[in-house]
Formats: sequence, C-alpha cells, structure tokens
Amino acid sequence: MTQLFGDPSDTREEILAATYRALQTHGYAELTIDRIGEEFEKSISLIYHHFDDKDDVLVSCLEFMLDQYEHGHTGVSVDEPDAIEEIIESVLDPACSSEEQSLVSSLVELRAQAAHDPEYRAHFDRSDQVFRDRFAAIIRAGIDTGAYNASCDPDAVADTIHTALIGAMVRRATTDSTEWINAVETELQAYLRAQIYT
Amino acid sequence: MTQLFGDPSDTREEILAATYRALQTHGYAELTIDRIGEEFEKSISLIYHHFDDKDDVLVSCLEFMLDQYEHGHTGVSVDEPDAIEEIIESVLDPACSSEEQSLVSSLVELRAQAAHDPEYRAHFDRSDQVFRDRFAAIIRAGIDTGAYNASCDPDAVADTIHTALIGAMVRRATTDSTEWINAVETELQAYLRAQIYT
DNA sequence: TATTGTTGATTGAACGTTCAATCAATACGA
DNA sequence: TCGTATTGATTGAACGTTCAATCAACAATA
Repeated sequence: MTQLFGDPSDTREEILAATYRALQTHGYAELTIDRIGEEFEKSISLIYHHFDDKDDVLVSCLEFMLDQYEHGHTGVSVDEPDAIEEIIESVLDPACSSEEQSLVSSLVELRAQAAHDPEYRAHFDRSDQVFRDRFAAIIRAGIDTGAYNASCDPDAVADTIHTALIGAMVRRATTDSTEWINAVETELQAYLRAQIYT
Repeated sequence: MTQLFGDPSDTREEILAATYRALQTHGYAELTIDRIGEEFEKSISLIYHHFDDKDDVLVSCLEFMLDQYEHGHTGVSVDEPDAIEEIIESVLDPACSSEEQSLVSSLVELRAQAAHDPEYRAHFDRSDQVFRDRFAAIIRAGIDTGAYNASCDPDAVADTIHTALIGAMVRRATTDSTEWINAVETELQAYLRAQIYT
C-alpha cells in the first residue's frame, strides 16, 4: 500500500510520489508547493513544467492512486467470498495504523475540495463509481455462485454500503470519539447479511 | 431555518450572521475576512475585537447554529412517531433547495477542517454527540410507547444512521451524480425498520 | 542546432492581523 | 449641574508574511 509509488519511472511520477509523501506528513491544509518540493529531489519550478498548477498536481495524484487501485483489482475478485465484509472490517478497524489514518484524513480533506472545485468533483465522481461498481460486482458474483440471495438489488446495496463507509471515514478523520466504530461495524454487517442472504 | 440569524441582538451575533451569509454565498474555501466584511455593516477590524481570529469566528458560528438546533428541539420529540424516517427523507430529498444544498456544502467543507484543527474537531465531536443522542432518544421513546422493538440497540442504530447520513451529505456535496440517492434512502429505511420493528 | 529538462531567483498579489486614533456612553467627583 | 475620567465599540490604514506562479538562464541530449 505504501509502495503505491514504489519506483517512479518518470519525473512526472516522481513529483506525484513526492506529493503523496508531503500529503501524508502535512495533510492537505498545510500542503504547499514548497513542501512538495522538500520531498522532491529536483527543483520546485520543475513541477510547473509538468503540471498546470497546484491543484492539477493533487488531482493527478488522486487519479494515479485510483488507477492503481482499479488495475490492481482489475478482474472482479470472485476469489474472496466475503470481500465486502472484509472491506467494511478494514475501514472500521479500531486499531488502524496512523499512516493509513493520515492517508484517510488527507483523502477526506481532498474530497472536501470537490464542494467548490469541478476538477476534484470530476475525480470523486469517478472514484465513487469505481468503488460502487466494485461492490456491486462482488455481490453479483455471489449471486451467480448461489451464495447470495438473487432477489436483492446489488446496485442499491453497493451504493448504501459505499455511502456508509464514506460517512465512517469522514467521522474517523474529523472526530476523536471512537465508541461508535464497533457498533457501526456490527450494524453494517447485519444490514449487509440481511440483504444478501435469505 | 434561514431565520437562524433572524435578529442579531448583539454586535457579536451580527458578525456571526454575516459569517453565515458569506459562507452561504462563497463557501468556506473562498471565504475571506473581507468577504465577511462585505456582509457586515460595520468595520472589518471590529471582528477582531470580538473574536480571536478567523477560525474562532467560524467555529463560533458553528457553535451558535448547533446551540440553536439543540434548544429548538430541546424536549425529545415523542410527538413525531416516524421522526427518524423523516430526517432520512429530508437529508436525502432529491429535490432540495439550492440554499439548503449550499449550506450542507459549507458544513462539509468546515467538517474537513476538523481533520487538522483541534477547535473544529471539538465542535464536530459535540455535534455528532448531539445528533446521535437525539436519534437514540427518538428510538427509546418509540420503545417506551411500544411502537418499536424493545430488543434493538438504540445507540448502535442511532450511530449507524447518523454515520450513513454524514456519508450521504458528503457525497451530495462533493459529486454531481444523484442516481444513488433514492436507492440509499430506500435501503436506509429498510435497515431502520428491520432493526426497529419485529 | 533545436528541443527538452532543470534550476535559482524573483514577482506580485492575496490575506490575516495589528494598531493608533476616534467616538459614544456611562460613571464619578466637585 | 458641569466637567472629567474611564470604558468599550468602532474605524481605516498599514504591515508582514505566505505562497503560487513566472522567467531567464543553463545543461543535456539527440
């Protein structure tokens, strides 16, 4: 997961990797071009040779990560039977590395930019579609194998789980409280099973 | 709802009202002290006589709104039998005034600040508690009247609904897509009823 | 030579914040 | 009652910093 930007093959990718690192250490709010420069071996002004502006770098970084995710899980993983349950579990894992947590925090901050910036908005539109479609595909695969209930609506369930997980990530990133985490995990699993089985 | 800042009784409240208006027209990202000043009859520097800094104004504005909400709904409304269903419906109302929508957008942007700013974080900690407790109280009231199932866990259901609604608001504020909205509403109502009845 | 990559220095604007000064109102003392 | 402190509200102008973005020059490569 941290080797997302393992070996940048390009100056462009070097910049994206530096951006990723700067994002992880400073978060979006404190992220400046200079701070990206600190993580980048070469000159700051070189960034403007490869990207239009600061937001272009950030959005490109997001796009890169999403592409990696998409191609990493290219074939619909029928392999894992309880794939969604495991995703819920990992998002709501009470003990979660601070690195992962700071990445989630940054993603939450970045998503908030989509409230006023069309380029971020376009990205998260696509992002939501990718995850939603993946959830739906997993459910459909389960239906095909006969493990899941054929009369449930894969798209509706996928959208609901995805929406709830966004809420969970936002809540984690923006509050100190944690008591809700276990309860929400239990309830989401219960909801999912109720829809998917019987 | 818009008359939240109906008649500011104070210079302090005038500033908060101006902040609210500036927030609604510009959003958080484009919000400057000058823009607040445009909505404020008196001088910009007067703001610093009443508040520590820019964020203090914003957080105070949030606190004011939350207080208003809290005191407006002080008594647990047992009056409405399907209060939670209606709240879900209103948050996921497909046709939603652009004023309400822009307020939600701003709230999403403001919540994102809690990812790195302790003062925002403290506010949204309290905010979550207020809403969660309200949901739980409604459910408990339903159990007391015998309308709801006594063996469900009010706190867990409350936290889950609240988390999902945060996700829904964030998704609405940060993407253009709307197809998911109706599906998610249906599913949330289904989940709620499954937990609350029988 | 032409093109692409790279650099350090510089620019210009935006923005939050400060500050000295003015004003209105109230309280106080003679 | 009249003058005098005192206080809080209010103002406009200015300051200092941050930061994204530009630019002219240099290196490398083909």
